[in-house]
Amino acid sequence: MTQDSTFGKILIIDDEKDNTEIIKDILEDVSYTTMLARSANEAKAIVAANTFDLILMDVWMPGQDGISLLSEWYSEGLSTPVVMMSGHAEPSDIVKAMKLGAVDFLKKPLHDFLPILRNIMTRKEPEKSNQQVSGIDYSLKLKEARNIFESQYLLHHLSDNDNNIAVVAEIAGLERTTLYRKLKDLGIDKK
Amino acid sequence: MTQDSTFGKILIIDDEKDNTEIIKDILEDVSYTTMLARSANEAKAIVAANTFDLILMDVWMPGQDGISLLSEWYSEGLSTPVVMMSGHAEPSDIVKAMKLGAVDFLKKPLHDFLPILRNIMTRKEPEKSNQQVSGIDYSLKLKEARNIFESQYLLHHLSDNDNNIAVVAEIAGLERTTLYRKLKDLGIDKK
DNA sequence: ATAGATTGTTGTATTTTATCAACAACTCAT
DNA sequence: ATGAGTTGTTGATAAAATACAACAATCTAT
Repeated sequence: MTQDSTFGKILIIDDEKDNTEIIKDILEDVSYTTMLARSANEAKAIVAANTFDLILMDVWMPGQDGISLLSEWYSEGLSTPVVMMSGHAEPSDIVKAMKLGAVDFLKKPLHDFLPILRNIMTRKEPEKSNQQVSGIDYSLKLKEARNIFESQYLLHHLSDNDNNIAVVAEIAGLERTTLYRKLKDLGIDKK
Repeated sequence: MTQDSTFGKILIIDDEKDNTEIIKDILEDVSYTTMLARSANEAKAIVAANTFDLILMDVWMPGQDGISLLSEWYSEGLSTPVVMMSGHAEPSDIVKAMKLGAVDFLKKPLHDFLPILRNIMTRKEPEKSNQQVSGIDYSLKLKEARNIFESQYLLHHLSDNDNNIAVVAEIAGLERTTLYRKLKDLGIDKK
């Protein structure tokens, strides 16, 4: 984003050649650097070796689908904004993608997507730094307040994931069995 | 939710009579209490005079649309979960609704919506009663989110106590020198 | 200037948290 | 019924956090 004359580096993930070529051309015409991936596996390898300012990803692809990859990336702590796209998305897919952390969802074929992407990449920075935790009980000692915080963090993820310990442990970045102990220590009855 | 034999009170906001009657019948068959509103204005009046466990609202209505009302309600601090519905929603509408705080988005005509609503109303409760901390960035791993939490906790006490380490350590229940290390680890420059 | 108090850094011991590993108990598909 | 997979518990060990202790550096009142 700071090099020569490009405004950002974008990864386009989609198996439809026509669609990706059009998007690629449009973006490169206005000086964005783009890379293409045709599958989730290809995308993973590229993201492991590169840093992008934005990822534009199709929902339906051969092999692993986009929503699943989105979940995987964000649970691994990926910070790159991801925009999902699809030609025939059900509301439930869109809701799911948004809940998983997608920053937007575009309908294919894409129209007027440039300002949207530009806006995301422009504001990406301030939005992140505004994240504030509120409602902290400052009358408590750090450890007590921290326990409340952790309880809520974990309860949130439990309720979002059908109380699935293995999944929540993955999301939280904890070893599975640690989560069992933690829930017990925090007095959280998984049910 | 605590009266006679109903499981919850639901407000249905939609101008399509057929649609609302069907939903109403289904919900009441399983002992939910429902009320209907045909417009945003009617809904506002009803919500001002009643408490609901869930609001089911159409996007397109005569007068003010559902998304706009959603925005208005949540910016006013409404805590009732709102589920949006629409027969012809664009992804952009769904994204907008989710970003404004809708808890889900259903496609009309509604199919199998009962478990979805039930799930929302079921998990709403534990979350509500524990609500003390908010604004947690759930996309982060526990450790990262915790660091943000602790930073805020400590910064708050530092600014309330003239950056006095000894005092803040006492308040936080930490050993004084531990606080020096912690501030350094959290990247907090005492000044 | 000086003594005493406070602030800040660091080594080490202790405690707490988390991982790794193993296995029992349970669930589910066949 | 059975095997595979998942869930839940627990011991041992590693890693991280915190307390205890010491001392240098700085500040403040006299």
